[in-house]
Amino acid sequence: MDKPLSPIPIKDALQSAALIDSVLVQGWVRTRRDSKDFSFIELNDGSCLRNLQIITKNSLPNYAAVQRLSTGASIRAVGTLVTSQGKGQKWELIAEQIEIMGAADDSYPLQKKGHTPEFLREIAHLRPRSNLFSSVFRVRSRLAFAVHQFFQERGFVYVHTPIITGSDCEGAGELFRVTTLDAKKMQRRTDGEIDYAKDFFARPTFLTVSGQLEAEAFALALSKVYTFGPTFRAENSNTSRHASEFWMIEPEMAFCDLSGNMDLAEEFVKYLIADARKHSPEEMELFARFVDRELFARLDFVVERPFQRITYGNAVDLLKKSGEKFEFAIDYGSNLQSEHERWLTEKHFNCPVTVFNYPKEIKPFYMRLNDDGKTVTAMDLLVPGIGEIVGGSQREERLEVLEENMRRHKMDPADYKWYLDLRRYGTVPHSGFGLGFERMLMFITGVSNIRDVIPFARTPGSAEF
RNA sequence: UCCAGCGUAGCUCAGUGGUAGAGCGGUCGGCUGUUAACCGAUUGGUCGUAGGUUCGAAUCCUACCGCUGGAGCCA
Repeated sequence: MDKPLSPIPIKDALQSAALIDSVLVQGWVRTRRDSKDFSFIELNDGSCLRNLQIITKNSLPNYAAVQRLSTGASIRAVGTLVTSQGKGQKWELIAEQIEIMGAADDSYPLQKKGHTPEFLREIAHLRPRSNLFSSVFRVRSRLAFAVHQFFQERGFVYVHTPIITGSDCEGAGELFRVTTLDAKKMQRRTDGEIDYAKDFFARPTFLTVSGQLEAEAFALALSKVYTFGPTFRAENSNTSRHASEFWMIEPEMAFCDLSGNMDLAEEFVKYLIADARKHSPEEMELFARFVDRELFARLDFVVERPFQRITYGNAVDLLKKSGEKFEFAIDYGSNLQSEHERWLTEKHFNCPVTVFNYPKEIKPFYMRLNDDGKTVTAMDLLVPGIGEIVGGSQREERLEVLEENMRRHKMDPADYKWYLDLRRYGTVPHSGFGLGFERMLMFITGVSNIRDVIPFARTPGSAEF
């Protein structure tokens, strides 16, 4: 008896070095064309962008059933991998046996013609079977790997910061509440407030909006750490760049100032772009052809050149002198508007720009106060087409200054004892930033809506699937 | 959440007050080592939903829902 064949990925079949006598592949039919005495099946198993062409001769016992195969059906095929007689592919499979596993009738929504991303988003369970989305999600996987590789190569320790958090202090932003209390019969205290002492954690809890504070604790022990995990924001943001659930990467480094922080962010962004170019060439080619024709020019430009660095104050001066007519006036002391950021990165410098040293009034309490007493060591990395992709800072390591910052932000230092302990015992200068994983993926693939780089996106009013 | 635009066949769209259309897809037939195949025929509709105006509404008005672009919040 012959041993049962083990299946090989279509990717391996297409990269075969030589003819293979007997091989098993399995996947989903992308399209089928009839010829006189046989039928061509294009089979895809998601292992790569390309399909394997299968020749099914009319001598096969189930040829009539094969001829009824349509886009979306799943099959297993056994045959000989041979050099293709046709143009367009090196290898093809001459089938000896086709096992039809699951048919797909003519209501299957994916056609071999191109579909808009908006339509495919409505069938999020089927869109990974399209060229665009299978490519996006292969690159997403590879990019996640590259994130770990980048930090592991540099001696960073991966820290799993909590997803359920008790602190709602991590900066502005609405949080998702985590509770096991029954909304219908919620116990209230005599003052009418909800009694969270009766809740699961005996206190109010939320889904995390950032792992930074916890990462700081670990950086002040393991020196260089990073987090990489899901993050939740309950903001009612309806834009192509915001999701309610997204993944964020947050490195945190002890003994590191803002300059070192900016260096790392720049190196990191360049590393990820270079990794995608190197390890996902077919997918990147698809994005450059069908998503964004300027993609390669922009990515290569970013990798090759140093990023611009400019203080907030100088950026404001530049904007004022630009002669550009902005909808919103540029004013020292207020946040840069999207149009201002876009002018800096897309028009003036035409490359990624790191803006740093912002007025303390518009930044969170944990950022380190500069010697001028007016600005803090914040930095935002802006990229063309996306806007802010990294936000970070050197953290305030001086206990008294940090406590003063908290009071200025109307926070009670007593509520943050553990965080202040980090300054009380062996404090050191330290820095870190947050990089939006999906925004990076958008920049690298050219895909312009964040919902299209997340397998099943959660946005306000939308949590189907 | 705010501003603007859009919502018509499975998909992409045309139709702007008077009988619901095209291309693609699907189906059937033909041809063919084809590859977004080709040729012919055919199929296909609660015009987003609910009200209203009108003799008559896909078309005009109102509300709601959804999508797109922009803004705010940010990653």
